[in-house]
Amino acid sequence: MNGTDIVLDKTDLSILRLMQENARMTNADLARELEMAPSAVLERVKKLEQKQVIVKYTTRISPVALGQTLLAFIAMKSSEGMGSNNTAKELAKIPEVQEVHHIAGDDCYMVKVRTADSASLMELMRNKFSKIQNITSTRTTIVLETVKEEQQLVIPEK
Amino acid sequence: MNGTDIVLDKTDLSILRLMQENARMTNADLARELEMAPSAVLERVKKLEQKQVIVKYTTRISPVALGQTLLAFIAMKSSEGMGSNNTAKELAKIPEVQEVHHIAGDDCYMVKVRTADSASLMELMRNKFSKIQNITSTRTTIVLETVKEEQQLVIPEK
DNA sequence: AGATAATTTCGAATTTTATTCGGAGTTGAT
DNA sequence: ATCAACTCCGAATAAAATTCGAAATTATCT
Repeated sequence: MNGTDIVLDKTDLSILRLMQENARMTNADLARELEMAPSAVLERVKKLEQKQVIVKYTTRISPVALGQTLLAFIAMKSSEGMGSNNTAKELAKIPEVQEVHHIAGDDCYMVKVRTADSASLMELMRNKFSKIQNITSTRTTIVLETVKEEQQLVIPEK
Repeated sequence: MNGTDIVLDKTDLSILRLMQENARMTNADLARELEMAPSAVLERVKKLEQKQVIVKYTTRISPVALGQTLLAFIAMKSSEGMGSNNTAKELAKIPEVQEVHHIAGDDCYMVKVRTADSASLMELMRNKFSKIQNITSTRTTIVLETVKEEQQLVIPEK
């Protein structure tokens, strides 16, 4: 048992389940749902934030409404030694890069990028990726249609 | 110009930028930030919700805190004809499946899955994926380390 | 088990925010 | 310039957030 262990009881999980579904749910509504006093619920929420169980409250915005219609996955090989992830950190700094994963197997990184169109993707690759050391190859896969895209966790009952 | 076109002005974009960063920001704080009356801001937010520019308010929860430490990408081939995406829809129904994209190239789908561990992934594949018609092959890539994972959009100034 | 400590919950009081709506002000099209 | 549509404001009211002392519950130690 290490000291950073986090214990979540049934009530915490219910809070997380409700908040994951609607981050703007009022504390009062939460309390009603859980049949608890608002003050008690508030305290739990604050603790979940402090413990970093709750990472962030975010608004999902329609990419289409903002004209960001191109999504791509880029499998990348890097020549940097294992153990270092500077390449990944550099990639992570680029706002259009939504995800950077170090993956098992041949390709070192799986990168997810969202831009306005293929032209802006090209521009991004030319202006940003090209500046990053150690990238030896990239294989870009364009998304034609997204059927599901969320990161809702499966929260156990208990 | 089709009727479903959405016009977003500078103020809307500011609202989206602030709300994307913190979905629980109060309307009062939003109004202060934008130097507008709360009532005016509220009206804009409601409209952004109605127009589906704002898709959802969600809470990002630490997967580690919930013991969901395995992330994998699965490239899948399907024998279903183009134009149909029933396979994708079936995949989308599975809660552990966070993303389903129809991609260009050889593999038909790119699927992102999050589970507790490799055992639960195996279980998922045996119990759920195997029931879905038309999946002819899968190639699973395990994520060793996630350096960045978000879906914050790049919101233009104007 | 019993005592003690730590944590959690409650409830009431206060501050802050959300929401409503009539009317003024703007913008844009004709 | 006129009209319509939209946006904003401000004040009033309803609702929610926050605080905090005390009670209740739970965990720990002997």
